[in-house]
Amino acid sequence: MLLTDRQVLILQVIVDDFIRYALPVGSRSLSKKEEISFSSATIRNEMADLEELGFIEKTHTSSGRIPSEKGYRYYVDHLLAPQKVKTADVQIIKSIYAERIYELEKIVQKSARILSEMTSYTSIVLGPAVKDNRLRRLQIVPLNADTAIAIIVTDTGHVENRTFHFPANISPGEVEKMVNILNERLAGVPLVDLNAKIYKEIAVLLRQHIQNYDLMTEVLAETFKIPSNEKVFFGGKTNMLKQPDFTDLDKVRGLMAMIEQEEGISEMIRRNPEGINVKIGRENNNSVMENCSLITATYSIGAEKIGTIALLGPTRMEYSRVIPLLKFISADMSAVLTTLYQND
Amino acid sequence: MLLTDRQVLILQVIVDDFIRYALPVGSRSLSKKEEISFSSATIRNEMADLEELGFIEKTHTSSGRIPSEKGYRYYVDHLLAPQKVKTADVQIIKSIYAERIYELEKIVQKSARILSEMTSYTSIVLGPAVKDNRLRRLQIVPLNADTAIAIIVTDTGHVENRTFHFPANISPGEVEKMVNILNERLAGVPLVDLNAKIYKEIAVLLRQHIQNYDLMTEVLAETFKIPSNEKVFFGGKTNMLKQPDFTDLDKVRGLMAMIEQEEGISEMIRRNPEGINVKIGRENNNSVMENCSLITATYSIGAEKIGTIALLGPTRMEYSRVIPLLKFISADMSAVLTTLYQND
DNA sequence: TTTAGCACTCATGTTGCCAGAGTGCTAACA
DNA sequence: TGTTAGCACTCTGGCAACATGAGTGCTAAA
Repeated sequence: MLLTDRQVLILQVIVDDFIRYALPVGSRSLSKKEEISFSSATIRNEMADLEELGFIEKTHTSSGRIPSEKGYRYYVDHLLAPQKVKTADVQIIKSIYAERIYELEKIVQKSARILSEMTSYTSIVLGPAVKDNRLRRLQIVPLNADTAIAIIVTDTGHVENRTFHFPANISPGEVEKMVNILNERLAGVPLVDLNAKIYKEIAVLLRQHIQNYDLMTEVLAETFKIPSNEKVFFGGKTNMLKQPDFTDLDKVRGLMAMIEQEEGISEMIRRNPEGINVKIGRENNNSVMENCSLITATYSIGAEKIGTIALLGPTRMEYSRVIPLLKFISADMSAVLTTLYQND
Repeated sequence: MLLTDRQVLILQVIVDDFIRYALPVGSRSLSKKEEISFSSATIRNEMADLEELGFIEKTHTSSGRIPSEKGYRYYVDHLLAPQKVKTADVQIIKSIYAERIYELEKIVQKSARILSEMTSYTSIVLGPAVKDNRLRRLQIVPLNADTAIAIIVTDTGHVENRTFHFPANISPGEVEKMVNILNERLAGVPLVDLNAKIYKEIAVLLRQHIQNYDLMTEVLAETFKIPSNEKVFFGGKTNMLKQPDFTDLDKVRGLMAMIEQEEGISEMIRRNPEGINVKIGRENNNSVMENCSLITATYSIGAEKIGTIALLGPTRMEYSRVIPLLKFISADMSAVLTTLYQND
C-alpha cells in the first residue's frame, strides 16, 4: 500500500501537469519530462498500479490519467512543494494594511477582494459575528415623530443601525435619559448579551424615568436582536466562470446558486477546524462541490479565532501557490487585527 | 413601409410565440393558430415581406423566423397588450411596504429582490445618490486615542459612517464642542455641500474653540467626502443563467463580468430618461447586451426623480407581463417614498 | 526489472445519408 | 388581384460508417 519513490514521482508529475494544463496526462508525454528517466512502458505499468490504488483515473479506456480526489489528497498532504509567496504579492498584501484603516470589516472585505484577484478563484471571508463584538456606544437619532434610528457602535469600529418606532407619548427628554442609562450600563457588553441585560437590569431603571417603560423595553429588546451569523464577504464571485473546468452549464448554475445563497457556502466553510484546511471535491459533502476544492484558513485576534478566509476553486487548483498565499494573508490579517484590537 | 393589418397580426403572433417557446416560428405552425385563418402559403408570402422590411429574420435558409430587434421594437411600441398585474403579485408588492420600514435603502433593496423573484430576470435598482440626502445628525464616537468614527444620519434614514484619525492633541471637550457646532450649522445641508460649508463657515468657528483647528478642518473635509454615485442594488444576479437563451458560455461570461463590475450596467441604466424605457439589444450600445433587453423605470419623491429601477433579461423578454409590473412597482415605490419623505 | 513492440480501445472529426421542418415559387383558383 | 395547393429545394440534426491519433495493456526480449 505504501507507494514507491517512483510512483510518488509519477503521481506528482501527473498532478502538476494536470493542474497546469487541465488535460489528461499520457505515458508518452510523461516520459518526455526532464524529471523522468524511464520509458513510457514503465510509466504505463506504474500508472496501472497507481490507478488500482485509486490515486489516478481515466476519463475513458484509452485516455491519459487525471488525478482522483485521493490523488489530490495525497499530493496536498505529502507532495506539496510550497512556493514562496511572490514578493510582488507580499507588497500588495502589506499595502492592504498600510493605510490606517481601523474598521475591521473594511480590512476583511479588502482582503477578500485582493485574494480573489491574485488567484482568480472565488474568495469568501467569514467576518466575525457581529454578536460577539462589544458595545462601545449607542446613539438614538429621531427621524420623525414616531421613528428613530438606533446606532450601535462596537469596539471593532463596526456600526450597526436600525430604525424603530417609539411607543406613543415618549418625550425627547425621556429618550435622552434612556440613552444615557443604556450607555452607562451596556458599554463593553457583547452585543449578544444586550437583550438579557435589558430585561434584567435596564427595565428596572427605565421604570423610574419613563412612562411607557414596558413598551419601550420591548421595543429596545426587539431592536437589539443581533443576527447571530457571521458576515460573509465575497471576492470574484464569477471567477469560476473563467475556469476551463466549468464548461458544463448545469454545474455552473449549481455553483452560482450556492454562492448566491450564501447560506450553504458559509455553513460549509464554518465546519472546518482552526488553522488551514484543504477540502477536496466530495470531501465537502456537497454535490455541487464535486469538482471544486475549498481551502480555509482561520484568522484571529490574539489567541481567539474570529473568522475564516476561504478560497473556492476547481479541484485542479494551484495548491502549491495558493496555500502559502492563504497562510500568509491569514497570518498577516491576524497580526494587524491583533495590534488594533487586542487591548481594547 | 406601413404594415398591413395582416402583417401586423403575423408579426405579433411570431413575437408572442417566440417569447414563449424560444424556437423559430414556421409558417405551418402559425397557420394552425386560432388567430390565423389563412394558409401557410399566404403566411410565407407575408413573412417574406416582413423579413425584407427587417422585422423578422431567419437563423438559416430554411428555418422558421425569429423577431429581429426592429421586430421587438415594433412589438413593444405598437402591439403590446399590457397584462394586468396579477393580484397575487400586487399583494406581494404591497407587502413590501406594509411593514413600517423607514429606511429608504431597505425599501429599495427589498424591491429589487422581489422584482427579480417575480420575473426570474435580473433586477437592478439605482438608489438615490447619498450625496443628495440632507444631513440630519452627525455623531462622533471615539474608538481609541487617535481614531474615531463619524456617523452621518441623513433625512432618509441612511446611515453613513467612516473612521478617521484625530490630529494630535485634541481633547474630548473640544471634540464635543466641535460636534455641537457641526450639528448646529450643518443640519439640513445636502451632504454634497458639506465640504464647501466646512471651509466657508465652520473653519472660522472651530478656530475659536479648537487648538489645531486647521488640521481638524482638513480631516473633517476629508471625512465628509461623499461618493457621488448612486448606490446599486441587485436582485437575482445569476438569473440569466437560467434563461435558455444563454447557452453560450462566452456570452454569459461577458454579461456576468458587466454585472459584477457595476459600473457599466449602472451607467447604461442611468442614461435613460425619466419614465419607463425599453432598450432592446444593441440599442443599449453595448456588445455584451446583444441578446438582452433592459427596461428602466424611474421613481421619485414628489415630483423629483431620485432613482431608477431596471430589469435585465433576454431580448425575448415577457414584455407584456413585465412592463406593467415595473410600472406598478415604480409607481408604488414613488407613492410610499413620497408619503415618507416628502415633507421632511 | 526495464523496455520495445504490437494489438486493442476509445474519443474525435469527417463523411454520407435520411427524415423533418421549413422555405420560395409557380400555377391554379375564387 | 389576392389566396392557396403543390412541389422542388434547402438546411438542421441525428445516425452510422470510417479513419485517425492518442493512449493503454500485455508479452517477450534485453
